[in-house]
Amino acid sequence: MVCTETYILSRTQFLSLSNNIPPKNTDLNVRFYEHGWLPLLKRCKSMEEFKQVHAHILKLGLFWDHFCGSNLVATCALAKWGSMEYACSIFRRIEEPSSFEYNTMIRGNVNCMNLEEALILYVEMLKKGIEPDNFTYPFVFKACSLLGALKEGMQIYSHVFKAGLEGDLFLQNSLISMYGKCGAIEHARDVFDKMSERSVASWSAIIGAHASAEMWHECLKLFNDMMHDGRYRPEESTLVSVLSACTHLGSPNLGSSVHGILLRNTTELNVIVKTSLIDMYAKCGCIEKGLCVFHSMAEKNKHSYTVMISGLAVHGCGSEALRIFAEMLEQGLAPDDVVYVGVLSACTHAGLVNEGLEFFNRMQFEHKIEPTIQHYGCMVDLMGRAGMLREAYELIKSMPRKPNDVLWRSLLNACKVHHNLELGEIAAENIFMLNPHNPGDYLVLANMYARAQKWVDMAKIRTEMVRKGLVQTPGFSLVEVKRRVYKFVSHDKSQPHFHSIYAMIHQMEWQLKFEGYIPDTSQVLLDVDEEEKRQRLKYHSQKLAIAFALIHTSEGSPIRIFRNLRMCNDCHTYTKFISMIYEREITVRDRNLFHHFKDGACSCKDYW
DNA sequence: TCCCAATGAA
Repeated sequence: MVCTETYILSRTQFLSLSNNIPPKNTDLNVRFYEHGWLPLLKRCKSMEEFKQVHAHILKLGLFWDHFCGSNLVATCALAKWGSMEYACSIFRRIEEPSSFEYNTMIRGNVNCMNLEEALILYVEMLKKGIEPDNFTYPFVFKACSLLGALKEGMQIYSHVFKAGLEGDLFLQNSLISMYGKCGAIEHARDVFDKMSERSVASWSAIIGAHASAEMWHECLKLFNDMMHDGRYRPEESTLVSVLSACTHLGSPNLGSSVHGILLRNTTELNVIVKTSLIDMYAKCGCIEKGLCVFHSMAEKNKHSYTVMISGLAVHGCGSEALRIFAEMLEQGLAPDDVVYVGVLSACTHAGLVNEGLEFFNRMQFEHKIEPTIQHYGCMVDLMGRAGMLREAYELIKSMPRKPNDVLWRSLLNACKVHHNLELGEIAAENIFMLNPHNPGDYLVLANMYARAQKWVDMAKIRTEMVRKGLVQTPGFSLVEVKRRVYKFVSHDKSQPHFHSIYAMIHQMEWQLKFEGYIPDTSQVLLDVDEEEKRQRLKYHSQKLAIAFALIHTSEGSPIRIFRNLRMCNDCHTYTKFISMIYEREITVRDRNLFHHFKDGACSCKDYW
């Protein structure tokens, strides 16, 4: 019971409430509402305050008012400070609970991730003969979607028809989300297509469904359809899915326009939206814009720090990433395994070897995080980069879990860079045992043999590739010029103005030679003479893309290139020279990191 | 007279 000396709500407030009794009206409903209990309940800011109000209500005998009980349950179950246990104890004292109380309890349980409990309550409802209504199903479907319980969800959908609620807009929207989350995209699509009436939420749900299915182009298409319809104003949740599509498609221009739509449609962007923006900018190569959004955030959480740190990591900004990690710790946010992947890879890409080794220890012993296979991968990269190949090999062997092919591939790559054929062979053998279908691995090994002039071994590997029917994935480079994306493959002559591009290449080469560039033919695996090898190198897709961009963009503007494969040594050196000669910043996104070429140097410090 | 749907990281 309430103790009059310690209550939190003002004394006069309580006195005035107590003075209002007995009520003028004997009707209980009027009594509960007339005396201002509802606003008082809504004003509760903590469990303490709530318990006091609850105590007063009990003392005054108001609890038996039907609406009083349901409002108590609703407040306690749904407030941030609430308690499901306490709400349940109140709920169980209501003699004849209606669908309203059940809905509230189901919703509360879904919010605290007691998903089975939510479904049990739904079943209990059915057993007691209380009819679920249009409010019940959205919560129940949400529980199913969080459980990934597609079958159960579909079964429950059949109840909807019995209740004649299949036309309800909210219900259909939740159904789309459930299908989306459970990976039943065609079902989601089917519901969406058959809707007689839609809201923004319907669009958000269907766009989100395609985002979780990683159908990025479809996401953008749907968003476009929605905007063209003209009746809907996009919401933050809609745009988060669209941003995700921009991120995965690597389109900073699209992403920026979504940013613009956000700013035009909402006053203050929430944490989730801002986090998605940072991630989008970082992954699209615009790390400065990502930092800008990050610094503009009043409220940051674990996710925000994680995307910022791993964003900086792939851009080779290691020390900046570590500074932000320190800030995260200062804020009292506990680091988890994901943020440590970012921290360790930041150390790797910036060549901060000692720091990386130290963080690997701190993670385990100070923050008690078991290293996952990703962490080991970062460490192998880190040691490999520093030339500590033996140590990396020992680390892999000492792992408590079975190493995967990705890990061995890191070692193989390190061996390639440091020309250690002996360990390279071991790494390759392990890769071939775990995954014999990746042509790139065979090529790296063949390359290493070629470099060591072991032609017989090289030929063996090539034969092996042919025998397995493995063909090298064709490499391509994408470059965006005047809002259009152009794709180049090696020796490409499909562009309408390819003559001017080839002429540009000749001009560039003349200047490159003047500056001291020597073509590195060591990675050309053809049995041809040196001159032929040089000819092969000359028209690699990245070089064509750079030439094209140099012709068609204004002087001094940055060039952004995306490629599907790692670049060869020669393209790397070549691009460094070009960035100096033409005074351009060139950003190339590789399979796993960004290379920022500027003034003749690359942010990866020549390790990739 | 109270309760609906959606969103972020390796």
